[in-house]
Amino acid sequence: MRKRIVSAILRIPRGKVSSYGGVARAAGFPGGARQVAQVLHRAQGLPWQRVVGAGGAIKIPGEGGLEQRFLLQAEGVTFRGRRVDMQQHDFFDRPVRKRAGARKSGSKQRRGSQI
DNA sequence: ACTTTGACTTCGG
DNA sequence: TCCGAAGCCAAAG
Repeated sequence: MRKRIVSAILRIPRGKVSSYGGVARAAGFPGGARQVAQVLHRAQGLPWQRVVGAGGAIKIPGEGGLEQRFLLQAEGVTFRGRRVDMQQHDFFDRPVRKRAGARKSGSKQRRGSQI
């Protein structure tokens, strides 16, 4: 499992991110977000900064969180306030960029600058 | 084999 | 938007 999760994390390209749950699903463990967190906490040599909480929230307490924000920005990831702008950087869930009229159903996302 | 431990997620107030 | 409760599951001890 650890192996699946690790490889899923390694698949995230530079400048992209994913949520713990997203990585879990990509690894084949829906609902295994906490395991992802544990793996990240222990394993080493991983792009740990590319994994954030649901909605792009930084879940790392203390300075680690600051460092993560810094590293991600260095990779070109943009932030919307305290969260990562998932609309553009979520690798597994919403790689879908703004496509005029690409609405599946009446879900009206927000699009104005919210920063 | 049982309990604890997490860098989680989702929902309702 | 923020906070607390409940649900979640494998690895460590």
